[in-house]
Amino acid sequence: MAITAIKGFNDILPEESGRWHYIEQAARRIFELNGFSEIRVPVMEKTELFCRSIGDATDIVEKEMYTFIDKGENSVTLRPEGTAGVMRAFIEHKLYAQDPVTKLFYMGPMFRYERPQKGRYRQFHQIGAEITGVCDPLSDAQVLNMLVSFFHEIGLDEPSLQINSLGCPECRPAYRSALCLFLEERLENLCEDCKRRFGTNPLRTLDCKVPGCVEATKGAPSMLEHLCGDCNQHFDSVRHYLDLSTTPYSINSRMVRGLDYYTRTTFEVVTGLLGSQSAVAAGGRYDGLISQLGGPAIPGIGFAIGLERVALLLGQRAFAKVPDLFIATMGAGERDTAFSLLDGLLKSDVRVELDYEGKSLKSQMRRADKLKARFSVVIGENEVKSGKAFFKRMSDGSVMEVALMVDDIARALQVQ
RNA sequence: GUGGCUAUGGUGAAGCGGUCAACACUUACGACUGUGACUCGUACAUUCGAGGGUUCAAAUCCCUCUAGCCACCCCA
Repeated sequence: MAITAIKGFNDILPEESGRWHYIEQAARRIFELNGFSEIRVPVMEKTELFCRSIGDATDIVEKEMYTFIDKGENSVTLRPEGTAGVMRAFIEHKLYAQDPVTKLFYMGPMFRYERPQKGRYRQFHQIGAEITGVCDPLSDAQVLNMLVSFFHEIGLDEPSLQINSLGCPECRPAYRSALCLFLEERLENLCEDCKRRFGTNPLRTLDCKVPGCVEATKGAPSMLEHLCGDCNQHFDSVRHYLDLSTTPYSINSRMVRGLDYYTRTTFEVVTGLLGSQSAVAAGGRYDGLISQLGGPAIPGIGFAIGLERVALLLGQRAFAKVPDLFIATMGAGERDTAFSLLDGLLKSDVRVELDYEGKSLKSQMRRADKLKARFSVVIGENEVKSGKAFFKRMSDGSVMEVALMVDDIARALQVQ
């Protein structure tokens, strides 16, 4: 039996990679426009980093991490998300000392041991962005606008933005007890999962899809009504700025996040087109994270985009690059000329293809067609002798005579 | 971790106990001796996810395993 890839680890084949480049380039363009710089951090970190940031009791840390002991007896973990590593680097290199505001983005593979399904894999890719050093709601709004711009840039209008506020360590505990009080009275009406959630993560009962639970939690207290003065003002202000920039959004007071470090503003970009994987991007504010990791008390906000899910939404659009010119040769005698042209044209940024195996002219022309070359040219004894050749535009079959000189050819192809 | 479904060539698929395992696309070569697309011809699975079993006979029936997909949980 041939060796296959690990479950949930996928190959991105040449036919798909064009779509990935398209997404990545759009993100780079939009993020750099907003003043973000790329940071590249390792795919593996000390296990403790994730326990302390994401939270020991979360599902991610409890059962989804690729954790193992390396040969030096250290517990290491393949990163399940990007923010923790970026903040570790931020603290370790004291980036906050160079500039009070830091805007970073990253892209790369993340790893979570889950059962694969549509839009969910064990190795998956995220593009994320983080602003640290600002707690002004204006930065929340800029981050949200940037995220929406990204989706606009790649031509996706369907996914929509939902926002919420999770409050802060001041007001969340009070809300949590209020919610628990409410749920306790209706515990009998909740599904088995929600009864369990009541003990582990009561907020989760709010986005349960079981009809009985939806019914039972109607009228449950909302976090938004329990925000403290500062949090309330912050959230109002975020909405104010979003309204100013006419970014469409809706408020989802039942939205819950799976990572412990989130505070105040949280958000998701959701789609109805990916089955149960509705979130294509998500994030939030994490004002306590940096100090929790041993850094100074600096606030932050960021998001991550799920690349596989975005790629799925983009569908089968063709992103492949096509050759400008296909050079066909009559026989071995012309291969020197063809190769020199290939070499010269490539150095002039013209995308050229030629036949490598001395096949029949018929085969070569078929290949030119299949590769969707814009132009083709046949080089035989006559052309080598005269120094001129007929260049054929493949779309309509029209031909033009051009000297077999790199500059002349490059110019002729550009004019079209 | 739990459930459901599916496994036939590079791809999409017919076949439902008995001749060389349809067909379409792809690929290769040719009809057309210096020009693609359309057309036509030829070739391409000793083999039906793997391993056992039933039978004179298995891709077709039974068992085990493995993989994939989808859903739950959770998440990007």
